[in-house]
Amino acid sequence: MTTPYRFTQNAFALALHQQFGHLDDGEESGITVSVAGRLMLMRRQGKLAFAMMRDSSGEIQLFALSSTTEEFEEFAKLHLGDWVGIVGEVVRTKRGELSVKVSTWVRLAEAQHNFGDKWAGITDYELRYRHREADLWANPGSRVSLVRRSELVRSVRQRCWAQGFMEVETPILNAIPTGAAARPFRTHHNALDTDFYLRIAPELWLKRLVVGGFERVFELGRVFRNEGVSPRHNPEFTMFELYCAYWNYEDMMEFTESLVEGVALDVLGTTEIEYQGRPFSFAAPWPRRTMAELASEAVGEQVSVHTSRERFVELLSARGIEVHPSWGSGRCLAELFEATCEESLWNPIFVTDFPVEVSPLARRHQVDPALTERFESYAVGRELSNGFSELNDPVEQRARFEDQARLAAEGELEAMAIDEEYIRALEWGLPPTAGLGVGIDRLAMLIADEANIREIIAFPTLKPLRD
RNA sequence: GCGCCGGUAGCUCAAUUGGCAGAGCAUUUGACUCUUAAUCAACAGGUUCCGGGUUCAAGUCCCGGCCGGCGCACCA
Repeated sequence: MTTPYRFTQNAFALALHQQFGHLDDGEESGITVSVAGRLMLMRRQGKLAFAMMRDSSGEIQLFALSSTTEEFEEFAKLHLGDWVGIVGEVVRTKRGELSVKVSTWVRLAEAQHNFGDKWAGITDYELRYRHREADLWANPGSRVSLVRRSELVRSVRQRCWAQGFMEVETPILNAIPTGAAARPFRTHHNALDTDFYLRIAPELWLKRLVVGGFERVFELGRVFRNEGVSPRHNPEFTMFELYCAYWNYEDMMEFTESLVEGVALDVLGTTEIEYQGRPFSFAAPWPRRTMAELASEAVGEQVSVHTSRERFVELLSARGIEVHPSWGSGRCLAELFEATCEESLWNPIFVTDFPVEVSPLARRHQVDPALTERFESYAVGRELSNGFSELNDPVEQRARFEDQARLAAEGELEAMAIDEEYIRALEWGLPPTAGLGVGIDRLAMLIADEANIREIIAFPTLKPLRD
C-alpha cells in the first residue's frame, strides 16, 4: 500500500491545549488545524470513534464521526502505533476532552509491532535497550531522560562558546592509546596495514592545539575503554574536555563549578534537585579539600603523601586492600582516599592536591613537589570531573611517561603509554594551561535522576544476539 | 572475568508438591452517536530462550549454552 511522501503539519498537541483551553464543553472553535503523530489509543463507539494521538509535544484526542469523517470505517480500523496525519476542527467534546474533529486523515506509516501494554508499557530491559525506538513511545520517562541529556550537551556548548572556547575535533584512531589510564579497543586499517587504537581520551591532542595557539579549546566526543560494563560504565561514553591557556587549576575549579551549576539551571531551572530520592545541590561555590585532609579524617590519623609506605600497608590491609609492590605512598594515599571517602561525598566537592604518582600529566604543586595541582570533583559518591594545571615541561613529561612504562613492565594493565610525538609537541612550548575533563554520561545521570547509565544512552552497548 | 537472580502468547504477567499452559491488553469478527486503560460478545494466538538428562509425566528437577538485571573486580 502506498503511503504519502509528505504531510503538511501546522499544529502541535501541546500548543492546541494552550491555545484552546478556553473552549467550553461541546464548543467548536471554527479553527481547522493539521496535526500528525502516532495513534496511541482507539475507542470505537458505534458511529463515533475516539483516538489518542501523540506527537513530539504531547497528546491530543482525535474525534471521528461517521457522518463527517472521510472513510470513517477505515479510520476506526487503524492500528495502535500507526502514524497518522489529521486535518480537522479544534473542538471540545461534550465530556470535556479537547479534540481535533477529524475531517480528512491519512495513514503516514503502518506499525507492524505494537508498543507494549497500554498500561504497563515495555518493562523488559533487553527489549527497551535493543529497540529504544519502541521504548520511547511506550515509556515517556525514557524520552524525558534522553531529552535532558541533549539539553545538557547544548548547554555545555553554549556556555563554552560564550566564554570564547572553540570546539575542535581530534583523532579517534590513535597509534598509541594515551591521555588516560585504561585498556583500549584495537582495530586495523587495511590500506595502511596498521593497527590503531580507539582513543581512551582526547587529552594530548587538545594540548597540542594549545601549543598551536588555540588558547581556548574544548571537545565533546566519544571515547572507548575496553573494560567491564555496569550500571555506571558503558564501553563507549562521551567525554567533555576543555583547555584554557594561562589558567591554573584554581581558575579551572571556578570554571567547573560555574559551568555545572549553569547547566543545571539551563536544563532543570534550579540547582536544588533530588537524586534517587536524596536531596542534592549544584549551587556554587563547592568546598575544596585536599585528598590528604579527607583521608586523614576518614582514618582518624594524619596521613599524607609523606606517610611511610609501611603505615599505608597497615591502613589499607585493615580495609581489605592489598598493596601492590609497585605502589608508592602516593598511590597508597589515593587508594585509601577512594576506599574511605569517595562514597560519602554526596554534594559536590573539589578534592585537590593529588600525588604525582597517580597524576602523570599534571604539573607539580608549588608548595609540595610530591603533589600536583590537580582536582577531582565528586558528587553523589562518584567522580564527576577531573582537572589540573597541565605539566608543560617536556623533560619532566618524559620522566613521568618512563615511570608509567615501569609500571606497565610490572604488570599494570592500565599504565599510560609513552607518546614521543606529544613530548616533541611540548618542546615547541605549552604555555601555562589548565585542563578539565567531565564524563557527560555521569553528569546526565545526575541531571536526569537516573541510576543506570544505559538510561541516558540511546543505544547502550549490549552483546549481539546470536543463536 | 566471577557470583546471585531472571527469560512463559505481540506486550504485561499467572501456573500449588513434578500432573490437561492460563488471564488482561493488542490483533481478528460483531454490537454500541461523547469515549477517557471505554464497555459487551466471539474467534484466534505457544519450540514455556536453546540443547541434553532424570521421570509414567518437566514451564517446574539436574547438566551445558545463549541473552539480560544486580553485586564484585576494572574503571569514568
